[in-house]
Amino acid sequence: MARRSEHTTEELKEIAIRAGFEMMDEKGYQGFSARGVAAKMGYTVGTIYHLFGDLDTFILNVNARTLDEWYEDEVSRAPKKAEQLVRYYAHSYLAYARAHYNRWSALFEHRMQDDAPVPKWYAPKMMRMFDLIEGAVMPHVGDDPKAAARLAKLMWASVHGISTLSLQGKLDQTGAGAAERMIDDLIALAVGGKKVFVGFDKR
Amino acid sequence: MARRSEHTTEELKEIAIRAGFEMMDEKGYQGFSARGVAAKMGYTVGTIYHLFGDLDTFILNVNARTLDEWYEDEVSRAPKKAEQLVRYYAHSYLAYARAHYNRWSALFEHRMQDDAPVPKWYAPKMMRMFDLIEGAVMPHVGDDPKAAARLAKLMWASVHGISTLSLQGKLDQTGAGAAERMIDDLIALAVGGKKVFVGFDKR
DNA sequence: ATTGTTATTGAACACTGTTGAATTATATGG
DNA sequence: CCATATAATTCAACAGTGTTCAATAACAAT
Repeated sequence: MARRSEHTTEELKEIAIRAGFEMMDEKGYQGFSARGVAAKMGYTVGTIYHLFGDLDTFILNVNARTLDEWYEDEVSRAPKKAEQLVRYYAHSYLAYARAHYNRWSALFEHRMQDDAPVPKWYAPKMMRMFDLIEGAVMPHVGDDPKAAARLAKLMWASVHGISTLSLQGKLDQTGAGAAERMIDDLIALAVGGKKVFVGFDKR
Repeated sequence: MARRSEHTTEELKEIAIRAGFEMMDEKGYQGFSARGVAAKMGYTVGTIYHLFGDLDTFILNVNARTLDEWYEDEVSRAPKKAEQLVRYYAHSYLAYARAHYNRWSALFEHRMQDDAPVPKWYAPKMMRMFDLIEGAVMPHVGDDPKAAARLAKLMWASVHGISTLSLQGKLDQTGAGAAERMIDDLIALAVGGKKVFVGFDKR
């Protein structure tokens, strides 16, 4: 068969990404397959390859959708008060990872085949998250931009590690809210300004 | 064909794990396959299923080998001086991940199918790493065991996050040693006892 | 020797990703 | 208005994957 011309190429890409996004949400990265997505949108595998060239590119587009949705979420719900921003972003990261585990973890489970480099349009979608945290951290480092960039990445990476290991059950933590408490500890250390763990209070 | 009886079952398991370990090192988690390992050891796929029941169990055994090797490595090379222990373990984590990226990342890329729980013999091999750090951290928290456990996990998770994102190139960091500097910053915050990022020195 | 046990294989099944040739609907040009 | 070119879509095929299981053959026990 051939051209249905029910949709333009751009519309089809959108449909494919949408279907892929939903499938990622439902089945997770492991259950994600080109044939599955194609079936979901009422087409065949070949169409996806025709639209995106290769599977890596398609998955990157699906993950980019997640990053866009996530970024939008962070920005729109950020509080106005500057003092609470750091705490908000840190906990918001964990909250999003928890609430949308499948599509969040897909961001980090995906690997380019043959260790091919990530295309240039994708990387910024990950990196711009730093800008948010940089801004939030700024008042805590005496408005030093270099210090802010450095601390922002440190906090981002640390929160990421806490979230990853915690949600994978690799932290041997008991009770709900353990990961949240770890993040609070981190914030206290990085930005709290007082010694937290020497003679610390048993909360 | 049938029983060659060149090796006992235990010997065969050892051979399989060894072959799997090497294959993981060479090809990475993505390039790891049951047939590949079987071929490498001069047998067929069925033998691996006969030995381990299912592929998850086999991979866990291979990863357990990594954890054993890693743990041994950490313990044997740890310095005597207590003051340097925290710094040693933190940097040692990153160093191992860098030097043996394939088998290290396999520890975290592997997911149980159907989200089946990890068998009870496996989890401790991951958890005992905490004990090392707990001990190293202890003098820094006034010998409070609860505080030590809490800080140890925080540092472990944070260093894990730094290593993961850094080695995956998701941190937008320029220049060699950037990840190492992040770890130094973390140590300074957690255990250094002074404010690091307010008026911090541009090293 | 005969029987039983079990290690090992091989073939089959249902899936992957990936490629390319065959179709056919539409756009273009005469 | 018909002929031709373009390109969207499908289908079939290939080489892999994990997984299961009957058939085989080597050994142990009686």
